[in-house]
Amino acid sequence: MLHATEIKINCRLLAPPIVKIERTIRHLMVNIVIDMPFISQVTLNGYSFENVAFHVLHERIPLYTFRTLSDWWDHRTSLNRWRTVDHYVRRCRGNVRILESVDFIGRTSELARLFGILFFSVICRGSQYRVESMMLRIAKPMNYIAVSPSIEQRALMRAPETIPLVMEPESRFYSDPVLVLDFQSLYPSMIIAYNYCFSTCLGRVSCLSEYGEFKFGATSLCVPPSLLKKLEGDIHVCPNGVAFVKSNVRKGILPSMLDDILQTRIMVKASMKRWKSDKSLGRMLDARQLGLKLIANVTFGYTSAHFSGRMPCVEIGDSIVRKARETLERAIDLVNNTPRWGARVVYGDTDSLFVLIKGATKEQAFNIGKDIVDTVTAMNPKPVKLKFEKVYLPCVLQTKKRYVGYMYESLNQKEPVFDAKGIETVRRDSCPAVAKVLEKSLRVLFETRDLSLIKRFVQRQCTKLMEGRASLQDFTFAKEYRGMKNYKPGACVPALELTRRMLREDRRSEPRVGERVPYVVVYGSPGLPLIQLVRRPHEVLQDPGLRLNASYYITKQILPPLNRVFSLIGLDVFTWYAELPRVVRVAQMSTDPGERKKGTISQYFSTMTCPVCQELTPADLCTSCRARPQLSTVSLASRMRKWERTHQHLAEICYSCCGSRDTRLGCVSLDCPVFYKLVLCTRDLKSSQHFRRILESL
DNA sequence: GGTGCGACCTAA
DNA sequence: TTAGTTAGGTCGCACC
Repeated sequence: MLHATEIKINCRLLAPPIVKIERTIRHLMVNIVIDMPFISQVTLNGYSFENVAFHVLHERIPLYTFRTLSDWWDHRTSLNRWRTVDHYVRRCRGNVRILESVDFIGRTSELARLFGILFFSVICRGSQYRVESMMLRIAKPMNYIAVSPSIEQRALMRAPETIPLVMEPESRFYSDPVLVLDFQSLYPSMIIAYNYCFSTCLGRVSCLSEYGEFKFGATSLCVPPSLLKKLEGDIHVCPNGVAFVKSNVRKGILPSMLDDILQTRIMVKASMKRWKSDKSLGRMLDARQLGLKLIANVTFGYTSAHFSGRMPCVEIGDSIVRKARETLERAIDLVNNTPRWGARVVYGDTDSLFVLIKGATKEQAFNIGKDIVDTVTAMNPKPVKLKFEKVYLPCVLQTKKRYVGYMYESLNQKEPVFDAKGIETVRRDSCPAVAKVLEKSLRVLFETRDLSLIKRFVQRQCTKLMEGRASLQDFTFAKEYRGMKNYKPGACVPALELTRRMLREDRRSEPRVGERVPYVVVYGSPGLPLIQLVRRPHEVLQDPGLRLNASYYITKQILPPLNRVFSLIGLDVFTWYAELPRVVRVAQMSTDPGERKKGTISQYFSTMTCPVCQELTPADLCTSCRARPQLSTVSLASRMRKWERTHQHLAEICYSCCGSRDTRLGCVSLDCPVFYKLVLCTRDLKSSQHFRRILESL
């Protein structure tokens, strides 16, 4: 008997979500949790093995319940034992293939080499460790000693004063081109250009006397005025009043490190071009340049990590932000005040500018953009560079950090690309249906400007949902579970509530911290708080009495994000919903299991609607349809045939994936759309029996 | 019905 | 026995 082993690897780069790599063979429980930054480049809605396998390997892998696996294993004949083994072997292989396909080993080794740290440290330690490794390598030969501030010194540190500039956008629909320009690695550029470093910081200038002499206020960093006098002319004072010596006096550690990093990155990118025929070398070089970019960007974070940091320095962090802010503001002023461009900055965030060029064509916009970029780059010290990012035509600026548009990256690009930031199409706290409806509506808006088309589309989707024809998968939320202890006492959130419920059934079923817990919202007695209406997807699939809460999804999920866009062009999408005829709720029941009669499918049909014409009727068939037996027979029979065909088709798909035609002991992967369709179709097939009885009675 | 707070996720 | 940062929007709930 083998002992249970647990290998837990937790590698965090930019706080990416967790990829859960599932359990392997029964007795040998190998449990690996890896945050893979290479996978999370694509943020997924869930990180189950099946979902990751689908997105990385582009193939569906079935999931069986432990019940099913045990039944196969323990079966007296042991005829199906191979299935259990096969299932686990497939998963083990899948895990390895996922690691291979994202080149996990190769990339991690490359990062290890680059930062000069151990392979395992790349995975299990954070970015501070990397910055330190690189920084100390440069500092050591120069005879520097790094001293982490004491607790007392930390307490004395003031909070940062400057915040990055985030302009309030002019929220509206823009049919003229909007340029998006941004400063390339702005914070690292600031460090290099102005020589910001621990080793060059002199301290804070409390005031500048009228004789042009610097006076220093009380600060942890301070130099005697006599020395300052000597250095006059060799000092740079950041607008926040912190002084640094210029690089001709002493070049800082951080600036030389970042300078090296950025230069090396340019070289690596150049050799990538040269060696693009060699694929494995290309992958290595790509990993290398990404690593360089990564380390450049977290260096700023290192200086201003005053909660968890080992060597924070507010003076440096604050100066970087302040100078960056000034740089951006200067660029904004220049753009607004240069008449030949006819341009206006309508939004900006930290290092980016959104420039409206009224009445310009796409070509003109590109040309003006190039001109702006060159001018701004020229007026700043090296290596500050404003880069032409893209042109939006058209676009919508909703609020700070939320916008969408059709994007052109180059002049010869014919087809625009849908590009959204911050809105629900890219957020994982709403369900896929919301994202889909919003994206489609925006696309129609951008392509046709025909509002009636959008209205019709939205209404159709609402109707579909109200009639219960929508796919459950599209209405599934998935939120991160943070662990029992990590919620505040009064917290009442779906992920926590569901976990509590699951734990009542099975004490071992607590999700892993960081795992995404899926749920849907169902109908219930009016007045119940939302949390009472939350169900796990498979509960809804198993219990025909539970129905998706169409009015919740429409009025609280789908319409508000749409309205935030369309109210900007003077539309009220809520009226679109109000105009719709209310669909009669066929099987609306209480959510309290005690109160609810277990309704069968046949009851559902016989008491509510005529299966042929959908009219309300107390009988099997309404009187008019009973009066036309041939028509009714054709209608019912053709529907039964359709269900059977669909079922067969779906079963065939499952067979190709699971290797078994028995859909009863089948896969239960909530990440597979075929599974949902199959459940619905099986339900339809059950009502076939009822149809048959009707047919016999005709 | 406004307001404050916690949870969650994203932009940069 | 280790941890990059802040700004910002939205939702649901409790409270007044």
